[in-house]
Amino acid sequence: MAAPTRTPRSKWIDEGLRALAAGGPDAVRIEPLAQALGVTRGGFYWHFEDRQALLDEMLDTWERATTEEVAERLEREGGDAGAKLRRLFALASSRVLMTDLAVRDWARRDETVAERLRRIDNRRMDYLRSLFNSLSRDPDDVEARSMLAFSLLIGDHFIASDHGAHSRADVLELALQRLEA
Amino acid sequence: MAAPTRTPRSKWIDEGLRALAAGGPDAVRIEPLAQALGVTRGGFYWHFEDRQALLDEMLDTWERATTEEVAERLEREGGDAGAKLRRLFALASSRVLMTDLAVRDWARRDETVAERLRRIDNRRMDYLRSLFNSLSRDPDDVEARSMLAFSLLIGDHFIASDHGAHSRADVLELALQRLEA
DNA sequence: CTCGATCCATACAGTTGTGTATGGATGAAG
DNA sequence: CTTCATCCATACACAACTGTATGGATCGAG
Repeated sequence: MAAPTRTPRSKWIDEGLRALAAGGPDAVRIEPLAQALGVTRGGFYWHFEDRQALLDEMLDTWERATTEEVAERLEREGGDAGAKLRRLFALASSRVLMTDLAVRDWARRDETVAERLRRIDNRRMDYLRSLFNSLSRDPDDVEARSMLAFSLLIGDHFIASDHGAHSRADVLELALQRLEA
Repeated sequence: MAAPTRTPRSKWIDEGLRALAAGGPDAVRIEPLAQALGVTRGGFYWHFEDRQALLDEMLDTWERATTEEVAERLEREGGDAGAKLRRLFALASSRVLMTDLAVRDWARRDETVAERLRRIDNRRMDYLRSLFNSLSRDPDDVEARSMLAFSLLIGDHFIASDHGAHSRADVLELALQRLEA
């Protein structure tokens, strides 16, 4: 049919997500993206209607990646609830999470983003509830522990404090032990 | 000496903090700020060297407000650790916290902001440790509870999930009870 | 080899912001 | 009433980005 796709949609989306993770939604600009990809904006407007269209597709892509990938990766290796919980925290330094934090802040000022995030966070909480259900039979307790665990995951990356003699990893482990008990 | 100050530094800083809370650091632009204050940028560059100078002074102001004001307000009314903890969460809808969240995201991509936040978060954690010290004598346990409580405060505003039969306030109360036990 | 789909470069118009320079306007102090 | 510090408006130069229009370039299919 035609020439091979040198810079397909996926590349723009990928680079967009990288920019989002690094500098927030305002850092997703077409011109710098094109420069990073070694092209001009010429091709961008062939793929996308405008900047907003890219942002939308970025969120679509991220939504799929963050729900399917993560949940699968946690379940595949098995283990008990505690093992899975710790694996969840170990995944936390990947770019997926950096994007996650950026989207989380973005959602505070964009209602359509907030709605996406609500969908995803509900799935995440469901997963956490399923883990804590194996540790407790009191639904109130399960809800409290799930919220605390999720908060800890977020707090780990938004809280900048030191912990004296402890390392951050120590504190996380202590907190997790407290949530399992 | 001179004419009365119609738009003093403090007004620019105030409006800047409002913009920061609403749209992040990239939303702090001189031109819209001037428009919001009903003037042109003429006066701005009399008060400030440039945009960065405003951002710096905004952070100075916020740093003073968020440490002195909050801690004072929590201690003034007395009560036990649980009461103070709950008062801390009740304060959470104010603009001080909205600014706090914006700065928290900002710190992820600006090292000088990150350093400021570290100073402040250390004072916050110290305060939380002092509260939990009245509930537990194990330093590890105090550290874990403090981190969990701080995370919960952040998570409350960054997590978008629903909670079925429970309201968010319910879940927070359940979680707090779990941290006190 | 031709054709057509796919992708890119370039030029242009328009918007929004920064920072500088300069000339007032205003009102309290003297 | 003059003076002077304070504050603001305006104009300018410049930069970065968006979106549109248009003319290729490239390569597989036929």
